[in-house]
Amino acid sequence: MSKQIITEADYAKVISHIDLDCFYCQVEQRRLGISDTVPLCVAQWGNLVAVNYAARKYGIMRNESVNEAKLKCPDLISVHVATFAPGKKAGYHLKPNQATHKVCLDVYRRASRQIFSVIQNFTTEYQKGSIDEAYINITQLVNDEIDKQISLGNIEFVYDNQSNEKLPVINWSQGGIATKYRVGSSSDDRDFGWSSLRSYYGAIVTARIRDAIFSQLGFTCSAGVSHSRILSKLGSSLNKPNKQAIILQTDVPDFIGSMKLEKLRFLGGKLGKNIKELLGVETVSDMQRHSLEKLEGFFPLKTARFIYKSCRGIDPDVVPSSTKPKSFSSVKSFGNISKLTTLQQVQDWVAVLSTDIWERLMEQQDIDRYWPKKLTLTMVSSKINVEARNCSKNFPLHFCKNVMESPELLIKSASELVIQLIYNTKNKKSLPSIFPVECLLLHTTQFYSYDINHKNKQITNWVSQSTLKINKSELQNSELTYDRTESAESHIVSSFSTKHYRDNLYGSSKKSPTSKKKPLVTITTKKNSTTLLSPKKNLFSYFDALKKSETHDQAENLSSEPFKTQSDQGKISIKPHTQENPTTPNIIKADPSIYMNQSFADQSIYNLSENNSAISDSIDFIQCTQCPEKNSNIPSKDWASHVDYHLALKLQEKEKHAEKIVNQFSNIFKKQNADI
DNA sequence: CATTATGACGCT
DNA sequence: TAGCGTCATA
Repeated sequence: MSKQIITEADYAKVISHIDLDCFYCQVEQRRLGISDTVPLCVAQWGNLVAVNYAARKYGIMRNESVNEAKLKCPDLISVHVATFAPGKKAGYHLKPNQATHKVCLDVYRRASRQIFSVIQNFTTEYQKGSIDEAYINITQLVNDEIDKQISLGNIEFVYDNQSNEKLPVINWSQGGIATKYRVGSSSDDRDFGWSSLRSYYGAIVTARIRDAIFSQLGFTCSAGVSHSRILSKLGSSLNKPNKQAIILQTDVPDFIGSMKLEKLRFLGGKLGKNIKELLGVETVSDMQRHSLEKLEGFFPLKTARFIYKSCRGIDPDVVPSSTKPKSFSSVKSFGNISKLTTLQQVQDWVAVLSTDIWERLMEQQDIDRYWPKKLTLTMVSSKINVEARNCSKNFPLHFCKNVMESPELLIKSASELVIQLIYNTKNKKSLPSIFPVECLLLHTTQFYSYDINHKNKQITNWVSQSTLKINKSELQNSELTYDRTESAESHIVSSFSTKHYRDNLYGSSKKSPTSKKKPLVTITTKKNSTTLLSPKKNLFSYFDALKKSETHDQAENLSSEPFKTQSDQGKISIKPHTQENPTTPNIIKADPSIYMNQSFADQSIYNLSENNSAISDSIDFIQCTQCPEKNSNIPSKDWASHVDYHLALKLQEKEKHAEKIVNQFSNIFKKQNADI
């Protein structure tokens, strides 16, 4: 049993784990032109989310508060992440206020894309570990390299009496810095065997990839090379920053044996804790003493195998190669000071989140044409209030012309979701108050491709005939424009200084796409020339509009603002640029309220009445004035300020009706339970 | 250990 | 499938 679960093939792979060094910091350093040697950190509200290595020397760590950090190092440069601000362009604002601003991580996402794009030039077999991490299956690259070196006669062989085979000889010192860091002291400089040879060239290939990332984008990273994701991941953190590590098959037992169990990937959480408690183990080698059969007595089969293999440094699965994001989400949590107390505030913020996601979705269309089918809203509400309430609702997000034209439809969908969440709770007969709202999360998932060349009724309805006739190669070229057209150097520059179209997210996103009335007819092709297409609206027009407008519009914003941020931190004194009054905590002066007041709320986007009566009912609730909950702490004047009383009365009736139904259901449930 | 903003995936 | 939970990283 135990023998067949692990095979030679498990060791035949070569996997790199590449991890950027304090990623957010690096991005900010490059953006601001600050040297790596200057202590710098990236802050989000009061806390540090990234600390560079110069700052770590002062003992500054992630999660520390900015103030604490500055005590340790007065010269520390603290950069706050970019934010969306009411009525302003998204960017590096002076004094971002958690009550009114929203974090914007675009800059890092774009840098991340560039990094993955560099990796993709080596192989498509990589997996995104996170925004700054990649698992790369370099087996093929390594084998190719080995073949090449053999054919060049660069690899020496010796005859091994034990196995009756010719084995390759590895001279580790010949590989230079790339092959320098091996874990374990046992390894000699002279080594034999295919597994070691693969590791050797694995290290060389990995170093090439890292070099490419650095030379093309200026980012340093660390890496681990081994035959599994588990081991490579462990290796990449061994020699940070800007170095790599090799874990040879022969060194694996020693290497992970002494490790605490929770160091292993996926065992750092509850599972790891459970294992430790159930089996009374601490280290990985403790775990290795337990047979698979024993583990299966404690855990589900799959989990048991997973644990068994993990403790031996083996991946249960192959590295999937997927590059496209599978979901987009936008979150806003309101800390302790700015929890939301009115429906209007919730709707305003939901509009912000929607617009954020919409913009990112649109940006993504430039790279991959795919669109989510589902929109999920999650509200987190106070724990002191009734039972902790974290509930979510889904919504079908139809791909259609309108939803691409402006964020309005998305906003509207999301705001309907708010209403559903608040009023259509299914399993509670009396509706607990959702207020105050601590956190809002909007999530899009279930992407499907809408490749123009593929038949899809909705798409073909929308895209004009002439657009459909675009020749295929042109389309494919245009797909690549985002990451491939420009030389790497100009690329990073454009990314940081000009690619910033998300102006006035709060204020004018509504007009930016639609008010540009002139029909845009160009798509950018690979060679940076433009090709004329049908004058009708097509998929790409929107982006061309953006690309054109951003160049002169944005340059001043992203390139100059950051330095103000810097000065804000007390480094250089520059006059405090006229700041929007940090708006009062609870009132969002955000313009998305435009959306809310436009009363597009009373039109139904989708024809839902046929197949989803619950939703269509809820649409009526949108302008509800009165919170039906008894324990609601919503000031009634807040409600009264923007409601229609007539509708409210009607809605109250519906509310009661709905409650009845819920009660009926719960009675049925009770009966059923009684029967059982 | 926390916080906040993300993302992937698994279970039922 | 909807909805929730787990694990991860900056």
